Parts: sequence; structure tokens; C-alpha cells
Amino acid sequence: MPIGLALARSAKTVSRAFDDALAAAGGSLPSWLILISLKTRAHANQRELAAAIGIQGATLTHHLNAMESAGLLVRRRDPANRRVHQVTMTDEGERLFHRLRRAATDFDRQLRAGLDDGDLDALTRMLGTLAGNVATEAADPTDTFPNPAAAH
Amino acid sequence: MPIGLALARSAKTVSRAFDDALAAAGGSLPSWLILISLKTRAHANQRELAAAIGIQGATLTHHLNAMESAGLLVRRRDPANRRVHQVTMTDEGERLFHRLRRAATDFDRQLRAGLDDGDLDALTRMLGTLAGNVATEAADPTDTFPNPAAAH
DNA sequence: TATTGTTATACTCTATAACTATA
DNA sequence: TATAGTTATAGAGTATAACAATA
Repeated sequence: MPIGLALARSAKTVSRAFDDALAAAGGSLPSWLILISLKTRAHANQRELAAAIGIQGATLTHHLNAMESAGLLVRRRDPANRRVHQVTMTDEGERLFHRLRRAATDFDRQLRAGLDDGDLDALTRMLGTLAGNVATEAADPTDTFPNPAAAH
Repeated sequence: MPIGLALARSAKTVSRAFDDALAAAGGSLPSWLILISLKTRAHANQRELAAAIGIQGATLTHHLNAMESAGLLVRRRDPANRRVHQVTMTDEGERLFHRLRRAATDFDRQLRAGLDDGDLDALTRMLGTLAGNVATEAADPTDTFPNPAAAH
């Protein structure tokens, strides 16, 4: 079977299950990715944040609007450069982050069943190869994940 | 890094590139999956077709409407059971199928670069394991891909 | 009544273009 | 002029619920 089709099918099944797990915990994939980025990295501005997640700035604004309405974060202008909006998680956002982290960790435990560390290393490496083989502008390769417990 | 996150990132990059490749050839992922299914399998009805692709019946109707409007296929009632709509590819649909097959084949060649047959076998197996680990209702496991040349 | 498919409607995620505010 | 972000709008893909046609 073509490897792209295998990847597409697996990713579809897994991503739907993961979406369900996040939804049950009160989140969604975009909100989870945004919370991870806010929690683990210092982004100079929203464009960097959007790039780290792999979406456009306007798309990020869309999600931030919803999350701010939900009380998960606040945006303030940076006094040093009032064009820049500083995004900060609220206590409510922190609580959601922890609930989602729990859901993601549980999910990953379920996902790994039947695969040993060597398998997982090989899988991660090969997935990186696939993405690299078709990457156009190459998402930041230094964007490794700093906190293994903090995401699925 | 959590394996689910590695999969999500890789799948996002790869699926966007694949969507672009299909779009350049005049198609989309859903239309490609539908054409593959029409070409390689005999489905008793649209519900089976939808299930094979992993979407709901109403979603399939949505795509079939667009594809029929585009002249890629026709729907006729089955005389033996007039509730069933027989879906048949037109010559135009056949031509698109062949263009998309070419695009998908080229894409897969690019995608496999740097991975040998052993890698690909291991990767396919592990992707299956991941999907199986989180599958809820388990998509038809007998739905193997009958024509390796016919898809990405 | 049960089955097959369609229609109506809506939601999520994403994007581009035009715009405002700031530098 | 250039940069950061927002607003307006749109499109693709998906879903559920209600419906029509057929058995």
C-alpha cells in the first residue's frame, strides 16, 4: 500500500480519537497546541506563535478570540511596542491546560501499546523523514518538544 | 516527544503537500478516495462506500453532488432495488482518476525517499498499530488496498 | 416499519484580502 | 513605508436531524 495512504488513514483514525479525547476534557486540537506553546515557549509575537503551530496569523486570531471569550487567556499590548499583543494564560487557562495535559498523556499511553522504545524511536524518525521529504518551506526544525509530559 | 504529536505534525505536513499535489491535478483528497473506491471495489450501496472512506452518508452525498455536477460520475437507481443508487464513473471521471493516480504515484515516490523496504514495512505496521490502539468501531480491517499503483 | 439516500442546516478549521494601529 | 494584529469574508470538509422514496 502506498505509504501516504497508510499515513493518511492512520492519522485520520488517530486524530479523530485524539480530538474526541480533547473535547471530552473541554478543549480542541488548536486550543491545545496554543496552550502548549504559551506554556512552554516564549514567542516574541503572535506571528511566531502562529508559525509554531502551523497556521496563519488570522487563523490564530480566530482561535485567540474564542479562547479569550472563554476566559482562558488575555491579550494586552506590549508597552515597549504597542503593536505587539502579549498573550497570557489566565488561571482558568492554566486549569484547562492541566486537564488537557492529562487527557493527552492518557491518550499517548493508550496509543503506544504494543510498541517498544525502539519502535517508537524508529517511528518518530521515519515520520520526520516523510515530513521532510515533502516540506516546502520547512517548519522550524528546532521546534522540538521541551516537555514530554505536557502533550500527547 | 509524545508519539501522537509526532504523528499529528507529520500528517499535517504530508497531508497538506498531498492535497496540493491532488489539487494541481484537478482533484482533492475526498474525490480521490471516492474515485479509488469506485474503481477498485464493488460497493453494494453508498453507505458502504461512505464507510470505506470513513465519512457519513450525508457527507458522501455532498461530494457526489459536486462530482456529478462536474461530470465525473452519474447516479442511477438500481432497477432491482430502486432505493439503491448506482454510482458510475464517466469517461471524464476516468480521465481524472488517471491524472490523480499519476499525481499520487509521483507523490509517494517523493515521500519514500530515504526509507528502504524494511523501513516502509515497519512504518506501515506501526501506523496500523497506532490506529488499532485507538479505533472505536474499527474500520473494516479487510479493506486492504488492491492496486498499489492506484493511489499514493 | 426498515432501509437508502438526500436536503437543510450548521460547525470547525483554515485561508486571503482589506483594514487599523503603531512604529 | 513597514510591521503586528484584526476584521470581513469565504471555502472545504464534516456532521446531525429531518425528510422522501422505496421495500
